[in-house]
Amino acid sequence: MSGASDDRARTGPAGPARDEPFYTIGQVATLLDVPQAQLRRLDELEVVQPERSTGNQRRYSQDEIDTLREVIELTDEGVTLPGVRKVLELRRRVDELEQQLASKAGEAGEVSGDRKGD
DNA sequence: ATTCTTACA
DNA sequence: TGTAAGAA
Repeated sequence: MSGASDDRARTGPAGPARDEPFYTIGQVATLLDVPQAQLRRLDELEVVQPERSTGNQRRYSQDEIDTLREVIELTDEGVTLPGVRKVLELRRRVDELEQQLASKAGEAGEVSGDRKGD
């Protein structure tokens, strides 16, 4: 029941460690050292779309910050936004396939009725 | 005060 | 890409 995910973003270092702390666009911009306009543009270009909350304000999760770092690095190296979009898409694809492989791995050799000492 | 959208240079 | 006006 502690749904503090739409009111305030984490402010200081001595804050309660929630599951997913959210940050305002200003904090992200300062943290990553990029203009807020660029973050808004990334949102418009479907590269990284943060959640919206009270007043239609963007709320970036730690996960988005992580993605943002990668995106900024790629764009900084000359990758176009559409290109970055593709990279992120592939990244998600890889993540999904890895999960599937993990499921299969756990499925093989570990049945409910583990009968090894037959 | 901070952020949001739209528009312009 | 960076900045401005006007609203929330």
